[in-house]
Amino acid sequence: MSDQAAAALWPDRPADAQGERTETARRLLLAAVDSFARRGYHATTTRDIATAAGMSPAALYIHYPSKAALLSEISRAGHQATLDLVLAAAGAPGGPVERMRRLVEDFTSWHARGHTVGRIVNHELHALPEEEFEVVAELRRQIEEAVLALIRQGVASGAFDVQDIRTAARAVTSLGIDVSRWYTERSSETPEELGRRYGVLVLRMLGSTA
Amino acid sequence: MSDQAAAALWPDRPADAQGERTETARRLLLAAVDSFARRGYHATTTRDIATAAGMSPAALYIHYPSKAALLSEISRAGHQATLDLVLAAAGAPGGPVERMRRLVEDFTSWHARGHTVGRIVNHELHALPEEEFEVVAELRRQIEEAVLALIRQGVASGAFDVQDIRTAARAVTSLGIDVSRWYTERSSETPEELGRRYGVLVLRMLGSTA
DNA sequence: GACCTGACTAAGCGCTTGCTTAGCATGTTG
DNA sequence: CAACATGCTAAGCAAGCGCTTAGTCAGGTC
Repeated sequence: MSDQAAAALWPDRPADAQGERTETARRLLLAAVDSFARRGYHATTTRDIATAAGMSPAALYIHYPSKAALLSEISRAGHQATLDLVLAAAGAPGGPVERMRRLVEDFTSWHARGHTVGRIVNHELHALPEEEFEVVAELRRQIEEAVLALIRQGVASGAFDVQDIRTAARAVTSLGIDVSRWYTERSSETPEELGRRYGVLVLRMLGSTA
Repeated sequence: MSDQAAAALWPDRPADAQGERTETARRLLLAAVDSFARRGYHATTTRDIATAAGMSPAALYIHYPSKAALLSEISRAGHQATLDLVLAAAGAPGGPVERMRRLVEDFTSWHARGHTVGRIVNHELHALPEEEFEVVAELRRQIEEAVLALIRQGVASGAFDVQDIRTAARAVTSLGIDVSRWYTERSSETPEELGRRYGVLVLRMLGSTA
């Protein structure tokens, strides 16, 4: 379960360099992910997190300056991983249709596999300290802009046919984001299978002629 | 602002019979909607709610037995209003295409106009007392089932063309629900206009030939 | 006038919260 | 060996929490 959270936060980093932190700090962070996702940030106590990581409450403060710092680190890494994935798909070789298909597949399966991190990333924004919120808001703007640009390219090349690009982009990201709200490990579809199906639906929605 | 919340909770009830409560109780409930939506249930204090309603903290307990009772009432009324709207659209006269278009338009515009109530309904489920959660979960099942049945009808009649009905239904409800996460009064589109655009996108997604 | 009722407030109780302090082992360095 | 750094715990502090208590006051009833 925390393996999935770790994969969502540090997609291609080896286990011994994740977030450049010690093993204990990582355990605390993954315990925080679990509890923030299950109960919400405000309903989670520092005692919950420390206990889940097998330590006393005070140990948390050796590795992180505050409860909010844990949220910030999760939110920042989660958003960065999402942006990386979006930029990789949008900038891949090939036409707009293939790139959009990959974008939706990767975006959706990321939100399914890492639904715990995804819930925090998308539903606990309001709990972030304002300074951190601004950083994260900028990452979100870049994600939206990448999707917008890809749709615009597709429309220009005749591959897509939509009347309102902005609404279409909203719908595409919205579909993927909301997966983190309802997906559970008990869902019948694998993240990859869900990604493929959503890819088909989105291409149709965009009026893809392919 | 609370007008919108009131409309989302008691869609066609006259102002003097909303929830069959006194004016003061209604003011407290709408203050709770505002704060729960803005800060989240756990971050909201009973003092916040009472102060926003222009009263002392103790006054809340004359009208409601607990903070959780406020959440329960909001969640229950919000889910019931959504189910009513879905059933009305799905059971209207006409073919599957027209009914689905109306369902998406109404479902989407409800989540836009009443995005405060919508946020609570969809993102504070975990804070509900277990007994109340079960009631609400049943309402959610009925909403999902109505959408599922309508898509099934459309596929049977040849109006729709989807490979996986369950995933399609998920996508339809998911698109509408997520509107409550990102929509604000400052959005450029009116709830109705957004509903119309989402209606077009969804019909395409379902492979509608009309 | 005496009494009751219903909506409200001032004050505060018991508890939990995020976080701090003081101290204790262990391993490393001179 | 002494001296120190590191990673942890036991205990607890100030603040804030949901909720209760005791009492005020206006309006109605006899």
